[in-house]
Amino acid sequence: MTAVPKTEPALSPAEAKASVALGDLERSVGFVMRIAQLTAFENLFEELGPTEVRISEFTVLVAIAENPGVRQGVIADVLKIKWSNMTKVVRALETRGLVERHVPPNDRRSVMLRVTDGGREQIERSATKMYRSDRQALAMLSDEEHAQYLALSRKIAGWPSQAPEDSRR
Amino acid sequence: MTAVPKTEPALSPAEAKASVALGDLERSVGFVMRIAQLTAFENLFEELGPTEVRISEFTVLVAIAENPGVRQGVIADVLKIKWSNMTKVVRALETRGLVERHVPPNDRRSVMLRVTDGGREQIERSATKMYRSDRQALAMLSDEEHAQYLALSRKIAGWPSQAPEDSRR
DNA sequence: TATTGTTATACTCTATAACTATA
DNA sequence: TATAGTTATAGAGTATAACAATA
Repeated sequence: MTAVPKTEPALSPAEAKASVALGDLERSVGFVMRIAQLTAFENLFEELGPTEVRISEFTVLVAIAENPGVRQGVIADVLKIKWSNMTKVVRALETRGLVERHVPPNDRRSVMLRVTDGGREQIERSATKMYRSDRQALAMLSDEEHAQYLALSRKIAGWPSQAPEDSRR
Repeated sequence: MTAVPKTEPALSPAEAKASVALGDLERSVGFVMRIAQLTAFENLFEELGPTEVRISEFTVLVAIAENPGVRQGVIADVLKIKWSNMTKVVRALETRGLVERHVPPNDRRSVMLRVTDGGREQIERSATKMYRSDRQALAMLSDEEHAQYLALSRKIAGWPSQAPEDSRR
């Protein structure tokens, strides 16, 4: 740890913050969602050090691992990443030896993806932190509320109401 | 257009997307939240044209309007915006004549903010689109689910469980 | 002609550190 | 010394268009 330069006060007076009204914004789901996200996951970024994969890279890695040989564009669509940006993410993962690209002979436009053994190991290393952070972020919710929130989020995302079986043990 | 028969009945794009499994990611609230947000509000950005204020600017504008004379740093903290970035947002709003900055004589380090008449008019113009988008984005939820989702999001954000009274009479 | 992916580029958002001036 | 705000800068993330290769 190095010395931490001071740019902001540790805590501004709680009373000042609490007395701030936000009017109709407080009933805007879009806005409250954003604040909830920032509040819940503001620690995750720094928790996974510079050696780890980034959150966006982790999701791509898991998606490939769960669908060996999947086309690059399909993963991009599911994760709502533009193809032009997906190229860079995949190349970054390939450079680090975490995924392999393969052009199938029957459609040589496309790129099929697989995770390497190193990629699988990286998923193992990161998954613990990722999902622990997820649980911590929602510690203020009961198990029922947690499940409710997940179900409603899935509904908004346009996904089937029921998530697949839990593989974590 | 008439449908052109495919020579190779591979997976249709929709089928390909639906068949993609995401494993433990599907139960990660952090991840599902993100997809939900992208799905629900992907149209909002383009819906408010280039002439309007951006979403981030709108929230700052409303927060100032609801708390006339509030210090700049307090607004930044509540909205989870870094002070260094808040400076730019406020200056952009000031340049367009939407807010006024005032340095109080009793503490000449600080900056007090107020919205101008033009700022209030801008809020009126944007609010309709903002909140309509909010309702449309959650059209797949019942009123009860909507309220539930808002309440749970507030809880995660660390806000009082009950939103203040509606200011519109 | 349509699809798949790449390149180049620009712009927003965010994060960090050093700085001024006031208290 | 601490607080309020500013400046400068770098990075991630995202958006668009033009492009090549293949179907």
